[in-house]
Amino acid sequence: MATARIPEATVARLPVYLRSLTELAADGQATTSSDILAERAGVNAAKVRKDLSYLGTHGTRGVGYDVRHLVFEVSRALGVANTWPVIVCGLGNLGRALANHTGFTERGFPVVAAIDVDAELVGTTIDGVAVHSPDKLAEVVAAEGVAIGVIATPAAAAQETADLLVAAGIRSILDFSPTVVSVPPDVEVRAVDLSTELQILGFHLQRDLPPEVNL
Amino acid sequence: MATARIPEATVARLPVYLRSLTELAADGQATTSSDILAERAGVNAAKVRKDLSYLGTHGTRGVGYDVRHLVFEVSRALGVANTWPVIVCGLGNLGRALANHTGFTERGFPVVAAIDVDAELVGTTIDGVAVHSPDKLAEVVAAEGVAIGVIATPAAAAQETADLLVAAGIRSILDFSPTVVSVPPDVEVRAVDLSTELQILGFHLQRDLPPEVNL
DNA sequence: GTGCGCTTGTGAATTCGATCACGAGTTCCG
DNA sequence: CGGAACTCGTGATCGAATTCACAAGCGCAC
Ligand SMILES: NC(=O)c1ccc[n+]([C@@H]2O[C@H](COP(=O)([O-])OP(=O)(O)OC[C@H]3O[C@@H](n4cnc5c(N)ncnc54)[C@H](O)[C@@H]3O)[C@@H](O)[C@H]2O)c1
Ligand SMILES: NC(=O)c1ccc[n+]([C@@H]2O[C@H](COP(=O)([O-])OP(=O)(O)OC[C@H]3O[C@@H](n4cnc5c(N)ncnc54)[C@H](O)[C@@H]3O)[C@@H](O)[C@H]2O)c1
Repeated sequence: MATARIPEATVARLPVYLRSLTELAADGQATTSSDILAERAGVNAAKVRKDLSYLGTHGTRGVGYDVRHLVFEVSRALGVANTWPVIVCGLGNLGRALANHTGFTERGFPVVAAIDVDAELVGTTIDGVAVHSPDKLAEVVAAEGVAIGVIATPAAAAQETADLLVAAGIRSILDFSPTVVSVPPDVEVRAVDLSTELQILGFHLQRDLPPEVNL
Repeated sequence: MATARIPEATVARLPVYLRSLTELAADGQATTSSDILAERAGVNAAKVRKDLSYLGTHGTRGVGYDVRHLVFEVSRALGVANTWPVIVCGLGNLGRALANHTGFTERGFPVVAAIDVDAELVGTTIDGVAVHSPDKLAEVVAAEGVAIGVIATPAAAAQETADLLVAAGIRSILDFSPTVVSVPPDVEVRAVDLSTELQILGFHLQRDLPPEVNL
């Protein structure tokens, strides 16, 4: 019964498949094929089949996959039945956008609390999210059963915020600050670095149009 | 003089190295080592050396790298001397946060314009960014020399926005919507999908704590 | 100038992921 | 029932990225 190890690269694609499948189900499609899924997910069909094969999923040869069943399988693999409460750290421009976003709650990641150093904010409720002082973090995490911490503080405060989250028992962190935070090995950090993304795009732009002479 | 092809994985790390190097320079460090850079960038030292070797960079054996020189080399490889104007499409919660963010301009990615369908917004200026109607996109892109388009519209409008951007001549897109947009092969899309990031964290949380029995 | 400790640069080995290619199962039709 | 059309599952192959491991270069001390 033990699901074999699912490769990281596959895990990263499962949410995309799940979205496509949900859309197909909403469209009333009862079955689908690796070709159709590949098209929707922007990958190639062989990859879809291999990915799904890691789930121990069984499509039907000559027919395709049953959409409802596949939704179930992928959901189970991702554990989307679970709800993982989120705390947002730093309610600036970005933090507010995140706190306000309804899409996360729909997917099982409700923002249940926030922290900020700004004395004006502490004690208030923004978009339905109560703002606490950072020194209350551990308390809030325990009370709300927070599983994931989001860092949306300025870069200078990112490491200390990560330390607080770790101390509070959080083992999953989504970091938006343009820094590399260090945490114990049993804590997973995913960094979403928008400047880096832009710089990668910039690199390719420069590469594709190289008729300039450099200094 | 032709710089050899730099692997994608390396390109993605260069911005992180550049940040670390800039910090080191600010700290007054004249030289550094692959060990120190590795520590700061959160990777291992062999990877740092291999990455830098693709730049044709020459550190000094027994000594390390000259920080100023390395800043120069990495900057040149990334083309950070260039400025790539950005347009933000969709000025909702996320779009406003992006438009307001100063960090991008500092790194050579000024937000020079925005588009939105909301008639209330069109014609106004938000955080110094003029908001235009989507049908003015091509015009604005040409006038401002926009190089990169950011999609921060609702998912339902993402594809049509991408089409508009492509039609306007944009070849680099950063997409925040939870969708896969399709574009011609010569256009690069980088998707930043926050829900997917959370779902990946959720997957690992579930995997690390598996004492439950499933349906 | 000789030796020692330090650090780079890089071939080689390894791991991981993507892709290919095809055997096998399914449906349908005549 | 036979064959054609379709689609999955997967071993095999290919390629990219990571990691290893060490020779070679550098600087300092004596
Ligand atoms: N706004 C964007 O579009 C954007 C884009 C890319 C990256 N980022 C990064 O995201 C982070 C947040 O950006 P922002 O624009 O929201 O910044 P911001 O300055 O608007 O907000 C930062 C918030 O964090 C709070 N804060 C400061 N120190 C704190 C601490 N120790 N603990 C808790 N809260 C603290 C501040 O009071 C403020 O409310 C930054 O690291 C920024 O570089 C933002
Ligand atoms: N807010 C977040 O924290 C967050 C997090 C993750 C993902 N996202 C995604 O980012 C996107 C934007 O999120 P948001 O919270 O800012 O949404 P939002 O609803 O606040 O804003 C969307 C904006 O886009 C505009 N718009 C709609 N159709 C348009 C079109 N065709 N052309 C141009 N503009 C158009 C709307 O007028 C509105 O101003 C969504 O796809 C959302 O799923 C947002």
